[in-house]
Amino acid sequence: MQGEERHLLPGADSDDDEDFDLDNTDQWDASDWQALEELSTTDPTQGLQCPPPHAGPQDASVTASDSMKSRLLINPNKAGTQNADRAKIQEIIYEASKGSPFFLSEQRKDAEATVKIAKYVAQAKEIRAMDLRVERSVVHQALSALQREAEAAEPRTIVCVDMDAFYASVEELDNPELKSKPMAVGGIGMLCTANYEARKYGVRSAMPGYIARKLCPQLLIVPLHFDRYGAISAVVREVFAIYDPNFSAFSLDEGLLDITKYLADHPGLNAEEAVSRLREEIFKRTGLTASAGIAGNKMLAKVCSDFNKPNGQMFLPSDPVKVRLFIDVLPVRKVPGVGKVQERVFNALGIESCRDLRENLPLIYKMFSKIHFQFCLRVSLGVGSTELDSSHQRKSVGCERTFRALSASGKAPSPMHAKLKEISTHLWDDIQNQGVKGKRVTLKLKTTAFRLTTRARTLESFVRSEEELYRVAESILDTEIAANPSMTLRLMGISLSALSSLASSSDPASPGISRYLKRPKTQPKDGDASNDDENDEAQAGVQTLGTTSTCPICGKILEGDQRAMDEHVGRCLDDAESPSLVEAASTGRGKKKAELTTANVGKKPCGHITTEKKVENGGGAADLPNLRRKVAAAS
Amino acid sequence: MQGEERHLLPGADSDDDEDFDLDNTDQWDASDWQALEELSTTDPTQGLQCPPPHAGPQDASVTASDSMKSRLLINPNKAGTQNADRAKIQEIIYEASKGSPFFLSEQRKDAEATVKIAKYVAQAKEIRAMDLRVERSVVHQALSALQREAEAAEPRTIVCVDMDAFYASVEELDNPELKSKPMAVGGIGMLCTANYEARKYGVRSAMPGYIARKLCPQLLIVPLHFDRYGAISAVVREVFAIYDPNFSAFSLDEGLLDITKYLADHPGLNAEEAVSRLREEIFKRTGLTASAGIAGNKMLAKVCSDFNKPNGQMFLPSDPVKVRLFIDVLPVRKVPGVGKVQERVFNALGIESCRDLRENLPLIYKMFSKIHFQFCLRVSLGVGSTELDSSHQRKSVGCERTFRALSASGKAPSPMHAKLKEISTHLWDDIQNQGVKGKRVTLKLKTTAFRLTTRARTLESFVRSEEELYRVAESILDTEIAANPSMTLRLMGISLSALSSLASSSDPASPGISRYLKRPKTQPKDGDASNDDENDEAQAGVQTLGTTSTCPICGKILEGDQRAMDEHVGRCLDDAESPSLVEAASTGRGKKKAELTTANVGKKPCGHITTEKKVENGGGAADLPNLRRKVAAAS
DNA sequence: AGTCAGAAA
DNA sequence: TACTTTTCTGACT
DNA sequence: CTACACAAC
DNA sequence: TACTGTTGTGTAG
Ligand SMILES: Nc1ncnc2c1ncn2[C@H]1C[C@H](O)[C@@H](COP(=O)(O)OP(=O)(O)OP(=O)(O)O)O1
Ligand SMILES: Nc1ncnc2c1ncn2[C@H]1C[C@H](O)[C@@H](COP(=O)(O)OP(=O)(O)OP(=O)(O)O)O1
Ligand SMILES: [Mg+2]
Ligand SMILES: [Mg+2]
Ligand SMILES: [Mg+2]
Ligand SMILES: [Mg+2]
Repeated sequence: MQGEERHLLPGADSDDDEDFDLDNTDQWDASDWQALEELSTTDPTQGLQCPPPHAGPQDASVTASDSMKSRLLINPNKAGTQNADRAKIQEIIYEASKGSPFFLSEQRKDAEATVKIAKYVAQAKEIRAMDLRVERSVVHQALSALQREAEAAEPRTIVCVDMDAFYASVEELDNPELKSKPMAVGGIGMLCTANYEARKYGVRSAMPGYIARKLCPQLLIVPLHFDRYGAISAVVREVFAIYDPNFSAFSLDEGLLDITKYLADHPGLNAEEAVSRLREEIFKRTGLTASAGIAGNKMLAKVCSDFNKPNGQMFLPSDPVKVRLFIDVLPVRKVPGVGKVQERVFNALGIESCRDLRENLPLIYKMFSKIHFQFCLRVSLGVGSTELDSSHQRKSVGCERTFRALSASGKAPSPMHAKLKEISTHLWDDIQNQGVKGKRVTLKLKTTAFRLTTRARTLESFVRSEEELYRVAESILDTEIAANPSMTLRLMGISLSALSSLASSSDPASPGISRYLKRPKTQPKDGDASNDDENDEAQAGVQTLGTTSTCPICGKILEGDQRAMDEHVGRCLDDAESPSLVEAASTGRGKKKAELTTANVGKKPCGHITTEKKVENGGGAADLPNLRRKVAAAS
Repeated sequence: MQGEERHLLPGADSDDDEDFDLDNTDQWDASDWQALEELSTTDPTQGLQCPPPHAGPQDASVTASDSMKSRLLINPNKAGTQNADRAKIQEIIYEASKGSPFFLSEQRKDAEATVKIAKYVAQAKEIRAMDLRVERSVVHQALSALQREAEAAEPRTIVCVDMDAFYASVEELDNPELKSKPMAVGGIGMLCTANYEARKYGVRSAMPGYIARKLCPQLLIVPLHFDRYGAISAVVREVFAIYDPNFSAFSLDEGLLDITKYLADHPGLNAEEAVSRLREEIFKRTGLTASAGIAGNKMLAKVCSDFNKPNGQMFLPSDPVKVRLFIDVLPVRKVPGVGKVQERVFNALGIESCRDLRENLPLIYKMFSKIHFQFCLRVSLGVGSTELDSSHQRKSVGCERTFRALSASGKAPSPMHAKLKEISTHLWDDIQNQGVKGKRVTLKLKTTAFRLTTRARTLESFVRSEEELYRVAESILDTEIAANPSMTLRLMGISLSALSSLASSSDPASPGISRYLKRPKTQPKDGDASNDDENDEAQAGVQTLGTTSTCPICGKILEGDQRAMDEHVGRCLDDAESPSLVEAASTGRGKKKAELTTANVGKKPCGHITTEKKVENGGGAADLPNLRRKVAAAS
């Protein structure tokens, strides 16, 4: 078995220059994505690519094992390998995984997705056969309105800076011998990232170390050093702050900056030069390289930051024509928020590029949710938010651990309970350090078959102690054990949410009849509209918009009687916007469910887009386990 | 105390003719609602009225005791008394109720409503100060589209027939001595209805008997005889079936018929004559009088059926002008679905009539939910559904009992548990008779302070036995007792839902991790799109609409390229409809919450409209306790 | 899904 | 002595 | 609210 | 031997 392992040789032995050099700088100019990425590649160690564009709708012709292979190759849009190698890599991973509980679990998910996607396809076929002129018209108007809106907004220069192979580069810094060798950071069970040398072999983030070793037997696996990453990240952020004191830290190795003001303050400097210097400054201070994307909004900047990785940057001017050319050939999977599942759904519908997206907007309008449609609308025009909100409230703190299979033996003093207690203790530590309070305790379980469950309990008051935290979690666990005594687990996790700042004004509901019996509040009070208790938000509910006398659509000043105004606004409305879709006007309270669910593939949908996550500017980041504990990947 | 009771004398001793006579027949023709109802009254025993139209927004000037009085007068839109008497009646009721736990409870609700309504008013003020031209335009277009749609639909003649003082009339039938005396049906604790003689004194449905006696000391209170009402209802329905074999039974004493076909089949007959004969036939067969409304849709027919009650009928021709005149002066409270709370909300917003409703549609659009807006849209145009679906699936079966205060004493063998067991036994009987199966058990509790709670538990399988039913209910009860040991109850109820026919194809979710571990289904299956399991509904999700080549808005036949069509449809769209509001196009999956909740008066809204309830055609009805048990009102 | 208010006969 | 019973919808969480 | 799938680093 | 940990969003019940 082991002796038979095939592994890939890197295509060419390229030299890694240790010195910082402003290579890989590019500006957008041309036609096809694939071709473009290859063109813009000036360093042979690179080779960004994406799945080859297909001719038409996929997934009908995709076999089960095909989709499994691409499912197992978790990060298909990441950098590192030539297309020719992909098949070989996939094959190796597939063979190495085949038969494992993980594989079986993936296979099951895949099968479910396949069924649901088939339904989507069938429904899309029917919808496409329908008369979609109304939908096309609505879409047309929504597009115009959005475009107008986007053009009206003052242009900003947004930069996304992302460190190259961050953890790996930090490890190389601390142990330069690693530099020239294929190396990954993490454990034999799971890698967090790999240096570019290793990526040539197909080694990727979120790949188990032992699989990576099949692809690259020489691979060095270095354990994690969170404190180092945090320390270096802090240095990098100092540099960010020079260019935009209000920058938004997206993760330890990534920042979003609005350098509009910086550029205005430094007249002789253009965006590309500024960002080059920024990256150079990072290199000077840390010895690490970063890549960057420069564009008119966050989404485009983010996509661009990947374009000339590593140690490169890309500038996409805000010129609508260039944006359009860029977006048109951009594979949907590159768009942040479109993951592997949603990519499959889109592909099955014949949607590969963002142009396809735009051309299929009427279909999307009918098949998916409003939010989904609006997402696609914006993406297909290359429109995105430029807001970098520094403030952000954390919504949850959690801790979870994977361990060797445990079954529910006996009652309280079992290994499982001991493990839960460990987790609880650790989490409580984090809670203390974060200084948060929360009312909802969620227990997460993963069976040895990789089935995930969560069970939550919302308390009437904030969790006060580690003991209470554990007691609640244990109680939930015991309930689950009672419901399934034969259950064997590979992971448990506890998370605390309904946090103080969020749950403060209006308490999260808690069960029990008691609260209905003893109600201190609400004595007669007559017609007094004073906001005595709770819900200050209600006050802010009505935005006191300035009562302008201009048409809210075309901006012209309006005069005359209502009749005339109605005429004008109506006409404007026609070619400007479909109000409920572009949110000019808005419904009051929420609508529960669509009355006519056109697309329905079962109780749960298959795939959806995920809009931008609000991120914390300061403290903890997604990729930094709380308290920098040596949690390490499963070793 | 008792000696001091004031009571009202009837305004005039009118003769109740025992013979059937087609008096009280009227056709709509004129201006103001109040005036009209008085005009159309030909029988002195009548006096339908509604609250006098106010000049402007109410509720700001309404005192707490004012709103309490009207709250206590539960059925203010029902027939029986002159306006002059109202104040006296209210006063008596108020005095009789004052200080009771019930009164206190109503007072609390009233206070809460007052606060919330004040917020609505404040928000309405802000919204009205805003620039609403866009909203007005949207509303305008929605109105046109709806009107067009309504005019395009083939006209139908819908009749609503409702028996006069039904239970009371049946009792009079069985005991003619009662006829000339003020009499009510029910118990001293609660009356179900009263004859018209009693109504002169202010006695109403849903009024406690002992309060009714304060209004009318001579009042005779007759116990309920459900089997009689059911038997007579069956006879009445036979008559309905003659005129429309597909009629929809709304309750024991009420039916909705579509006599379009009947009229076509009987050329010499007009609608009014036909309905007269129908009512005469009912009288011949039962000896009871009925009233009827004839109009172009269910909503209007229902309103009309009340217009010339008792023993009268009213015809509202489908002529849009006449409909408009009728609707314009119709108080919103008359509209089925607008209850006393929503009336208060509307009134506070300055909305009294349906015309006010129409004129405030932009406000309603911004303040309330989409469904609420659409409801108002339709009502304000007098548009309504004409569908009489014979089929209907029951969604729940329940049983509840009020009793003398019980507190949670000790454990299992307590009086409370005994009472619950009784209820469970009774309910199980009903379940058996109805032949239904259900998975969700809901326990309902009412404290002696009239606070309502429900606690539900959804099981993994259908409830199999009375024992199981009780076990579940008891378990829920015990949980609640544990949470509040000092709780004292005045009512308990059990209800079973998630019924077989509804829950069959896709099982209601049930807790426990077990079901995630053992999943028999979903083996690979490759790309096979066959609908092996569940969700046949998904198949029906896409309606295969005929691919017509006509403009879906103006109906014109469209030719030429997409460009031209887009132009045309866009223009049509402008003055035809706001698509997402009139549902021409529709979003796929539901939208969770409005992104901008303009109107928000707290966690819970205050009041909302309630759209037409789907009713059962055959078996049990809302006003007939299951199995015709002598449940009787609290005696 | 569960809870509560509102609605109707 | 002392304010129902049954069913269903809408909105929130 | 609860549960789960999806997404990102 | 044997596929992570943390956070947040979208959808449905
Ligand atoms: N799936 C994951 N699980 C845990 N940690 C991760 C995961 N993916 C990434 N990380 C950590 C390690 C990475 O070095 C760091 C930054 O991620 P990311 O920027 O996406 O990749 P990278 O910096 O390693 O390579 P590059 O940016 O050059 O593609 O976050
Ligand atoms: N609140 C109630 N609780 C219990 N039963 C009721 C209630 N209201 C009405 N019923 C029963 C008794 C009624 O006779 C029967 C039909 O109701 P409904 O048609 O509204 O009134 P009614 O037939 O008694 O008088 P009328 O129709 O002449 O106004 O339903
Ligand atoms: Mg990076
Ligand atoms: Mg990153
Ligand atoms: Mg009646
Ligand atoms: Mg009735």
